[in-house]
Formats: sequence, C-alpha cells, structure tokens
Amino acid sequence: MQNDRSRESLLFLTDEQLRQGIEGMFFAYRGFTADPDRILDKYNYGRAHHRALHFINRVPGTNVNNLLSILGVTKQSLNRVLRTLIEHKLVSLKIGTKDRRERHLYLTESGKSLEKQLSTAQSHRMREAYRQAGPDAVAGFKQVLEAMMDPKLQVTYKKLRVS
Amino acid sequence: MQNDRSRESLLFLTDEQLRQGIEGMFFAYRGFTADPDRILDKYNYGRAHHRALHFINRVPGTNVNNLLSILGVTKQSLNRVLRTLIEHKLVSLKIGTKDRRERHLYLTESGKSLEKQLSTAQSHRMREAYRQAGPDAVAGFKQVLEAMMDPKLQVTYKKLRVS
DNA sequence: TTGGAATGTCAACAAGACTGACGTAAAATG
DNA sequence: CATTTTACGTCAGTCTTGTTGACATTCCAA
Repeated sequence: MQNDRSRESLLFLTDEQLRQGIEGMFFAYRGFTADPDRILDKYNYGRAHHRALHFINRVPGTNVNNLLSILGVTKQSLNRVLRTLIEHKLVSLKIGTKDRRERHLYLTESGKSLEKQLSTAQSHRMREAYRQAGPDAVAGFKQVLEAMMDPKLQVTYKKLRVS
Repeated sequence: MQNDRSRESLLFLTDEQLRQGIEGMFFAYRGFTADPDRILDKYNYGRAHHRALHFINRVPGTNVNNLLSILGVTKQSLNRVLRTLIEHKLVSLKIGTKDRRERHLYLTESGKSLEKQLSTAQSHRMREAYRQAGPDAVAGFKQVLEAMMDPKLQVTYKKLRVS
C-alpha cells in the first residue's frame, strides 16, 4: 500500500502533468471571472469592486485593515475602490464605537443586490463545473486549491470558512 | 445508486460549498502567481511576459494570431510585450516560408532559460500541492478546472494537451 | 501627554488591458 | 490582373488597478 502510493505519486507528477495544472489554472481563472466581468462592465465597475463587495458581504462590519489583509492590496488602491462604492451608496461606513478610528464596512441594500447578481453568476458556473465533475472531484479540487495557497492566505481562507 | 448520486449531488452543492470554491480560486490564484511574480520583478517583466514566454515555449513556431487566441488579449497588448521580449533577445522571429505574412515565434536560449526559471518555480508549488493532496485529488482538481473553462478555451486547452 | 496605530488623501507613476484608426505586405479570390 | 481579405505592426488615447511616498487627522494606550 505504502509502496503503491509512493510509486503512484512519483509516476503522476510528470512535467506534463504539472504543466497541465498550470495551464488549467490559467484558462479556468478566465472562465471563473468571465461572467461577473460582463455584469461589472454594465455598471462601469471592475474586478476590484467585485472583490470588495464579495468580502464586505462575507464579513459584514469588517474594518479596512482586515479587508486589506484579505485582498492583499495597498490601502490607497482599496481606498479608491471603496470611495466609489460609498459614493454610489453600495457600501456604508460606520465609525467604530469602541475604537472610533476604525471604519466598519457594510453593504447597503443596493450593494447586497449587486453582490447577489455577481455571486449568482459566478456560482452558476461553479455549480455547473461541480455537477459535471462530481462530488469526489470537487473534494479533490478544494484540497489542491488549499494546498496551493500561501500559508497566511490559507489561514485567512479557513477563518472565513468557520466565521 | 442513481438515487444516492442525486441526493449527494444536491446536498453538496450548497451556497457555502460554492462560496468556498469561489474564494478558493481567488486565494489559490494568488499563490499560483506569487513565485513567478517575484522572479519577473527582478527582471522588470510582468505576468504578461510570463504568459507569452510560457506559450511560445509550449508551441514553438506559433504565429501571432494563434498566440493571441490562446492569450485572449488584443494584438496591441500582446505586441507591446512581444516587442520588449524581442528587443531583449528572449524571443526570435522567423518570417513564414509558405505564408510570408506570418511571423513565427521562438524562444532564444536566454528566453528558454528564463522560461525554465519561471516554470520551475511555478511547478514546484504545484508539485507540493499535488503531493499534499494526493493523486485522486489531482484528478478531481483537473476535472473541475476543465469544466470551469469557456468552451472555446476548453478546446484550446485540450489541443495543447495533445500537440 | 505623547507616541504610535488606523485611516484618509494627494500626487505621481507603471503595467497591462482596451478601442479606433491607419499602413504595409502578401495571399487569396473573382 | 485587379480587388479584397488576412496578418501583422504601430500610433494615439483611455481605463483599471496596482504601486510608492508624503502628509494630515483622529484617538487609543502607555
């Protein structure tokens, strides 16, 4: 068993297999973003807006620093996106009661509505891919994705899972 | 069996499951590009250069149009990248013998060397992720990725596989 | 009370994507 | 042979999203 396992592990990790994984990630990510991108275009937003909406929805009341660490961009970059979302009333700010330096972020009703539109489109493709591949494949898919993350992001990812 | 299958399929496709897949793709893609990005930075290149090098290496002698359809960008965008790669002697041009309008693209020795550096770094992470997840997980990973692609890109992806 | 943390903002810049328009060479076609 | 189409390059301008650096404000905590 241990031997079979080892042999298999050695065999299946050919350069060709790895290359397929690399190209798979590249092409799949294009598909992954394609549907939301079309919706965002209509409202003159970009992927950065989508990401902000997604994680504010996911962690309502998050402060800016927390969001920054999830998104992995600079505050200046996030701030520009956040400013337009606030101007357009998709995101609302609440100044912290305990620590009044902190700004807590929430989606407004229209923010929730757009987020829903985007996640529905993205989930639809994900659902179809899951359905085609089957439950076992999905389990494997997630295992590999998780193992591919930087350790810190892996922690972030898991935290989101339980919160 | 059919019933179990159906029930399982319905059960495991919860919103939470789909959301995890979405966030998994987001965080994993960051890991996926992190190592090559560090190398590219040192040479003042970007991801666009990496992608061009990767696919020219993968399909030596490809013409510009074919590369465009793989990368899914405009010719102006690709041209900018290609121009610097040619100036820096990482890529060489050969005018087609049969159709002299076509430019066939090849990596030079230094081009191959940089591509090797990049793909080694990227493969290393992929290999580790594969090793951690195991062979069955890898098979599932690829199935889901493939099912997530746009149909046209799925064809492109498969063509690269056999060529 | 003062240092540092959290946040915002201004400015400048770069990569990398886009559109649109135009030019050239060569192949394909009527 | 004349015309059209194709392949490719290029110029110009715009947009999004990222970066760094500098500086101001607010306010918690030592």
